[in-house]
Amino acid sequence: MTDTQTIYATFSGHIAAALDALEAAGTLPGGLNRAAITIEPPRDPAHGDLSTNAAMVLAKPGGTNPRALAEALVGELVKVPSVASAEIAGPGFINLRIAPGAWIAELRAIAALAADYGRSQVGGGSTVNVEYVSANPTGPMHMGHCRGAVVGDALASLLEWAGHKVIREYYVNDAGGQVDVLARSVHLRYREALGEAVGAIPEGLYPGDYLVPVGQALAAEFGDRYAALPEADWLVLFRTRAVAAMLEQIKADLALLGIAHDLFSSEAELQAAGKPEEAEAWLRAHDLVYDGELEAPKGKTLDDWEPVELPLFRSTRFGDDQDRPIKKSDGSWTYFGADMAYHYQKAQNADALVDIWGADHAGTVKRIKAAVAALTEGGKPFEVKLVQMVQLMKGGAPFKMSKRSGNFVTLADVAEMVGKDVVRFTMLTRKPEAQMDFDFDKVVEASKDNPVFYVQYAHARIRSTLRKGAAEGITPADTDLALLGPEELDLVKVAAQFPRLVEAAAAAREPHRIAFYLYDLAGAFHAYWNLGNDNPEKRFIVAHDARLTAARLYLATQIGQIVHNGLAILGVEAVEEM
RNA sequence: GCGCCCGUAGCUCAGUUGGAUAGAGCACGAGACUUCUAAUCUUGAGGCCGGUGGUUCGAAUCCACCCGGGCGCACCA
Repeated sequence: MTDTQTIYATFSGHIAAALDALEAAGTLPGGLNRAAITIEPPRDPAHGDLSTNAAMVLAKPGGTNPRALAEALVGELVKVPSVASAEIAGPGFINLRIAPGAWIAELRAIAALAADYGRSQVGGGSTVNVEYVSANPTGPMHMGHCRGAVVGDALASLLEWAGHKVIREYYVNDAGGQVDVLARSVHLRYREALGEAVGAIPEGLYPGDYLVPVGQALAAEFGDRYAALPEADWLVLFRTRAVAAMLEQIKADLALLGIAHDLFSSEAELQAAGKPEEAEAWLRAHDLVYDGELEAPKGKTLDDWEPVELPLFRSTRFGDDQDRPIKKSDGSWTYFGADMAYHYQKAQNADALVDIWGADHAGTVKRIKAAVAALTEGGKPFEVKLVQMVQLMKGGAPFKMSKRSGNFVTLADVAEMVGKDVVRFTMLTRKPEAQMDFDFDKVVEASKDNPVFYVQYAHARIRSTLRKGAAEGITPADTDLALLGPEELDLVKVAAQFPRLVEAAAAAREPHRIAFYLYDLAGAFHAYWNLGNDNPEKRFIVAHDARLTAARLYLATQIGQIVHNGLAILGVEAVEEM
């Protein structure tokens, strides 16, 4: 797509050229920092198509005043053929109006690039590892996992659109105490499957019914061989089988939302391969790990607190509140100790790392960022995006989820009840760092108020119109695009923002911007559509004018293409009819 | 006590990384369906952008301190 430049990129070039001309003429000193210059559509369309703050940004360092510089700049910009007018406004904004031909050209660019319109090269092909979900493999996915899963998946797609290679990774915590609990829980279900009356599930074990089939499968495979043996004889086997079964379940759950990871990394394998030891050795050699005493936890009183000497990582050197243990007193790795090595491993296979975490892990962000900074010697960009909690509501009252009780709302239930597209879009029409309520009854009952239908409806209307046009023998054509008027070009102007929006959203790692943009685009489309309700001459299909109809259908095709592309980033289906 | 996130219309939320007169949806008022799909559109009303100072041409946005809500503060995961 090298020769098909979007209109914003083109004009950014025009302004740079105009500034170069002023420097050459001596109006402006050379070498000024142009990084703060923006070129964007003004909020108020009455101000024109494009607006730049160049004069205001450069006036002070250039030793002049904004108005004077703006006038000089305007003198250069009016020389550009596609500039219809250039005006100075307010404190020194330059507002540009773009000739219709340039917008028509943009419309053709959409058609030419089609499903690739909006893709960008800003990522430069660099590899970004996005780690998301990473829920403990001890049960099915529940609603608490949903938001991070959707946001991570959409972010991964967005980064691909922005020109990155993306690794979608899931970290499997199959090495801690919780998977031993899982193994014991499954052993109980195994004995149950063999006919033993196990009664109520004891406190401290996972009570969920989802473990029943796992126990049954083990009973079918091994008979009563492990029923009466001590734990040491079956723990590893049962743990392995149980984790594998849970992972299978998790993958199936995620598939319901259209989510598939490229890579599942096992914590147990990482430890078996000695990766934490390697990291520790390197850190000790650099005086970043030492043996010391952990401070007592603050803000709560622990009766059984006893200071012990542990290997500590110097995270305080990187802004953390205290140094963090990488091993427990029994010699095994802490979660952090293994996680550190895991991130180091990821950093070796990617140019940048992004983790999507639930907000309940916010307290550990500093230490892991510190560890990555230390182990990569600051060489790898690494950010942790925190996704705030979803308060699940039912009939206006909070609905508590607890994995231990087994009484939780599963992701599969929700996906089945409200549908993948609604779940995904709903999770993405909110910035992730804000808390959100997900009211079951509301989303199910009032689903037609959901923005996702509004956007999908726009696409369905377009497809329907194209079908009707085809039935009447008229297909979209670009032969008479000059027939498109101001209202049609307004639609193109909204559509033309898509590429810069993809770049901005990717740079900010904020896929929700795409969702809000699509809502705006759909709104502009629906508004245009309704012109045709009042005036048949404004419809896409105008019975007596085949040339105009062909041009408008061409426009409709491209608008539909962008809705399709945007929804593709979000993993939501662009439906043909509703 | 400390750390992180949030606070914008009655409600749910955007706000293009510091731009011009702060925007949508829902709800409320008034209108448009023998339709290219009304799951839509047009229009009215609704604001101390939590508060106070600061930074500058310019602040909802950045900084400091308060107020309020959420999450977290174990060798857990």
